[in-house]
Amino acid sequence: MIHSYSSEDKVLLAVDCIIFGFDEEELKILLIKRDFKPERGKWSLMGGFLKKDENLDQAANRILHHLTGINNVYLEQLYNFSKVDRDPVERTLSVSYFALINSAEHNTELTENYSAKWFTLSEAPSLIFDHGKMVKHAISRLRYRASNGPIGFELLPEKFTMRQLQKLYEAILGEKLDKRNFINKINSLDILVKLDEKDMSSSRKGSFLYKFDQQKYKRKIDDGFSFKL
Amino acid sequence: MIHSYSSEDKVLLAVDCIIFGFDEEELKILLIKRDFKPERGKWSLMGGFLKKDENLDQAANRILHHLTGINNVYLEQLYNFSKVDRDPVERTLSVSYFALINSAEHNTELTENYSAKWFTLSEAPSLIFDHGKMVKHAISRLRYRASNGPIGFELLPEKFTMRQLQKLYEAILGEKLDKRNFINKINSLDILVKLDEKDMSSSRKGSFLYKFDQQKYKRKIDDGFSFKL
DNA sequence: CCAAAAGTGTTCGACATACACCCATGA
DNA sequence: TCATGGGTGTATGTCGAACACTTTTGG
Repeated sequence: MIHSYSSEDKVLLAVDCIIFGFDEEELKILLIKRDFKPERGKWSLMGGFLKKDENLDQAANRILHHLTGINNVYLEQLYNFSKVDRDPVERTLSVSYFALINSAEHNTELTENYSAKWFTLSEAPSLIFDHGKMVKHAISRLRYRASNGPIGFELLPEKFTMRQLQKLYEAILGEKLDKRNFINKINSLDILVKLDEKDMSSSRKGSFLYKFDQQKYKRKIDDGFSFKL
Repeated sequence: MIHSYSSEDKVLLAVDCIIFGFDEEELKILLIKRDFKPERGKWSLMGGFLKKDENLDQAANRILHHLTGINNVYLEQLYNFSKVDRDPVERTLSVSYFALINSAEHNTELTENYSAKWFTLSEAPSLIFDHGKMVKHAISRLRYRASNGPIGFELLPEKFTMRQLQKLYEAILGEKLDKRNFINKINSLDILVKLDEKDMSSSRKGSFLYKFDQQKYKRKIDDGFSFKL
C-alpha cells in the first residue's frame, strides 16, 4: 500500500458562508467587515480555511460558530469556486455554504459581540473577490429549497403567525402572494399545528400562532408526500 | 500586501466524473478499471487531481479528455466529498462532476482504446471509496436538470426520433410515460424542428427525425419561457 | 395479408388563481 | 365608533392524465 500521492499539487480550501436571516419584512444576509489583509475594511462573507482533520460541514460549522457564536443551524454546501486568481494572495478555492438562522434569536448578540451586520439584499455593499456571485447562487438555491421542502421555518421563531410565514415566502420568492390562497395551500399541506395562543403585537385582534410539526412531516414524507409551494 | 496564508493547511483535491450515456434503451455510466493502487483492479469513476494552474471545470475537462479522448461535452460540478478518511492513502477531497455524452458517437473508440466500460445503473459493480454515493447524487441532479431544461439532447445524436426521446426520458426518470401525452407536451414546448427525413431502422413505416432548435430555445428563454417536463 | 411500430385528439378531474367581505379589538 | 389587521369560501380556467384506433410497409 502506498502512503501518499506525492507528486500532486495541494491547494488551500476556504469555506465561505452566506447567512440568511429574516426580520419580519425582508430577507437579509449577514456580513462582516474584514479586519485583515487583503481588502481590509471591505465587507465580506464569513469565511475561513478548511483544516486537515475536519470535513467541509465541520469547517462551516466551526467558522460560523467562531464568527457569530451560533451553533446548530441549517447549513448546506453549495458550490466550489475555483478560478485560479480569485484570491490575489494565493491560490485558494472556496466552497460556499448557505446558512439559515432565526435572526430574532441572535440579533443583538451578533451585532454587539461580533462586528457583523445585517444587510437587505438590495442594500448590501459590494463584496470582495467572487462573494457577490456566491450570494446570487445562494439565493437561487434558497428559493429552490424553500419551494420544495419545509426549510423556511429555519428562518422563523418556533411559534409564528400565518402572516409572518407569508411575508417570509414573499421575501424569498420575491413576489406578492395572495393571502387566502397562501393559507389554503399551507393548510392543505397539513404540517402545522395551530396553537391556542395568539400573538398580540401586530394587531388589536391578535393572530394565532402556529408551529411546524416535524413528526407529522416526517410521517407524511415516509408515506410518499412531497412538499410543494 | 501579504503573499501567503502560510499557516493554513493545504489539501489534495480530486475531481471525479460521473459519465452518463444512453444506448436506445437504458441509461448507462462509464467506469474504468483501476490499474494503480490502492484498490487496483476495482471499478471506479474517472478521476484525477486538480493542478495548481487550472480551475475545476478545466480539470474535469482535462481528465475526461485524457481518459476517454472526448472533448466538448456537457459537464457540471456537483458536490464536494470531504470525509476525512474517504481516501485511505492520504487526505483527499473530491469534487464530483457529471458529464453527458452521446454514446453512439464514442462507443467503440472508448472501449477499445481506453479500458472503459459502460454499465447500466442496475448492473454496475460496487465502486471504490464514496463513488457509489457520488453516482446516486449525480442521478438525482440529472433528473432535475432533464426535467427543467433541454439537457437530455446531450445524450442523443443530433437527429433523433420522438420514440428515442421518450425512451431517454423514461430511462432518466425511471418511469413509463404515455406516448401521446409525451409527444403533445414536447410539441407544445415548440423547441424541436421536424425534419423531412425518416429513420427506417426501427420499423417498416419509418419514423420522422427531429432536431433540437437551439436558437429558438434561446429566444424563448429570453422571452420568459421556462422548460418543464 | 399480417406483424410491428408510427402517428394522432378528446374527455375528465385536479389543482391553481382570482377575488371581497365580515370579525374582533384597543384606542 | 372607528381604524387596523385577522380570518374565511367560491367560481373559473388551465393543465396534466387517461385512454384506442388507424396507418404504413416489408416480409
